[in-house]
Amino acid sequence: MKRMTPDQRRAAIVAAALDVAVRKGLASTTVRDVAAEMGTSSGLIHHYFDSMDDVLAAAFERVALQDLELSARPMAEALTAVEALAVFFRTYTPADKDWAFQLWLDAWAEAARRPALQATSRRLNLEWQGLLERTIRRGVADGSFTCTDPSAAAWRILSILDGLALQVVAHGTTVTRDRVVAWSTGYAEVELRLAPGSLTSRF
Amino acid sequence: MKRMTPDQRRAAIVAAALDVAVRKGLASTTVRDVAAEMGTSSGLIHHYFDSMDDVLAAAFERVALQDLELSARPMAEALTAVEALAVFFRTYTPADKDWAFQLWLDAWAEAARRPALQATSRRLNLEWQGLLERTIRRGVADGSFTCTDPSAAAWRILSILDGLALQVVAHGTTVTRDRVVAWSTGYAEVELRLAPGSLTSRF
DNA sequence: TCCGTTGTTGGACGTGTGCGCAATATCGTC
DNA sequence: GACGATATTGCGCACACGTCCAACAACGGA
Repeated sequence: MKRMTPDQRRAAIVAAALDVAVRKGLASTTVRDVAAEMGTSSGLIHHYFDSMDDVLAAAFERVALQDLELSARPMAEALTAVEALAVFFRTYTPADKDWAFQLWLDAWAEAARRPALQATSRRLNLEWQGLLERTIRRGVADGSFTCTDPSAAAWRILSILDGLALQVVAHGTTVTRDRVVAWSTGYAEVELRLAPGSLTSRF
Repeated sequence: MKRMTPDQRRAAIVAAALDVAVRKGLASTTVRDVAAEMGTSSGLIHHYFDSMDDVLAAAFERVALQDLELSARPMAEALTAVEALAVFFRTYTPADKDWAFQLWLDAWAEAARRPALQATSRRLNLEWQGLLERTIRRGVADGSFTCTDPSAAAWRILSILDGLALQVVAHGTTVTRDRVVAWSTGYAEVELRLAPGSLTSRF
C-alpha cells in the first residue's frame, strides 16, 4: 500500500479499527479485520501498536472524544445555562447514533478484561460528568438552577440517561427512544428545580 | 465421567458455564472451558445444547432469575410498600455481587450479536421493572407513595441504579458504592414523594 | 443374563486468533 | 543517481474456536 507518514498511518489504523468495531463490535474486532479494512497487511498494525488492546482503546477514544466535543462546543456557545443543558440532551441522544452507544456498552463490558480500554472509558466518562457538572454550576451561579450538590446531580443525570439508553440499544423496544429523552429531561428539571418543560419547549 | 440423567447434566453444564463466565466473562466462555470445568469432553455440551449462544443464555438466565427471586421473595413478605422498596435497594446492590452485575454488562453488550442472550436479557430486565412497578402500585394504593406513572417511575429508578452501578463495576472508583445506594434511594424518595431517609433510616 | 437405548468420549475439520520477524519497497537526503 | 532509513509485506508460529460424528460404555427393562 502507499507509504504514509507515521501520524497518517496511525490515524488510518484507528479509523479502520473504528469502522470494523462499529460493524462487528469492539470485542470481536481483530488485527486481520483492521488490516483488510485498510487494504494492508496485518503486520503493519503491530508496527504502530504494541497490542490489540491499545488499538481498540485508541479507536474508542476517537469516537468518544469527538462526540464529547460535538456536545461541549455548542454547549459552551449557548447563551444561558438552561439552553446549554437543553443542547446537552439534544446532542446526547440522537437517533442515528445507536452504534456509538453500542461501543460504550462494549467498552464498559470489556473494561474488566482490557486495561487500556478501561482507562480510556473511565477517563471519558469522567469528562462527560465534568461537562455536565460545570453546566450545572453555571446555572446555579446565575440563579436559573437550584442544586446543592452539582457533582452528584451530574452523576445522577448521566446515569439515568445511560441506564435508559442502554435499554434502547441492547433490547430494542423495552423502552422507546422518545421516552428516554422525555424521562431524562423531566428528571433533570426536577433535580435542578426547573419548571416542567423548560428544557424542551423553547426549541 | 459418571453418567447423569438429562436434567442433571443440563443443570451441570449450566452451572459449569456460569462458573467460567464469572471468571472469564460471558463473551469469552468457550465450549472447551465449560467441558474442562465439568471434567468431561467437549462433545457432551453439544449433545444438550444446539449452540454456544444457548448455553450462555441459559447460564445468564440462571443467575439473573435467582437474583430476581432473591429480591422478589423478601419484598413480597414485607409488611409495607416502603419496607418492600427498602428491601429492593438492599438486595439489588450488595457489595459481594459485582460479578453478577458484570454479567449484566456482558449480556447487554453481547445482546447485539447473540439472539438467545438478547431475548433472555430483555425478558429479565422487564421482570425487574415489573417487580418495581408492582411495588410502586402497592404503595400508591395504600397511600404511602405518590406517583402518577408507576411504569415510568420504575424504569427511571432501575435506570439510575444500573447507570450508577455500571460506573462502580466497569471503572472501579469513578463513583463509590456508598453513593450508588445513597443517590438512588434519595432519588426514589423524591420520585415517590417520600420523606428523605424513609428508605434507609428504619433499618 | 442379554440387549437396546442413550449418555459420553476423543479427536477431526476448517477457520480464526494475536504476535513476531526476515525480506522488500519506497521514501528523503546527499 | 546512489544510499541509508524506515514503512510495509507476507508468512510462520502456536494456539484456540464452534461444530460434528463414529465409536464406546453404562444403565434399565426383558
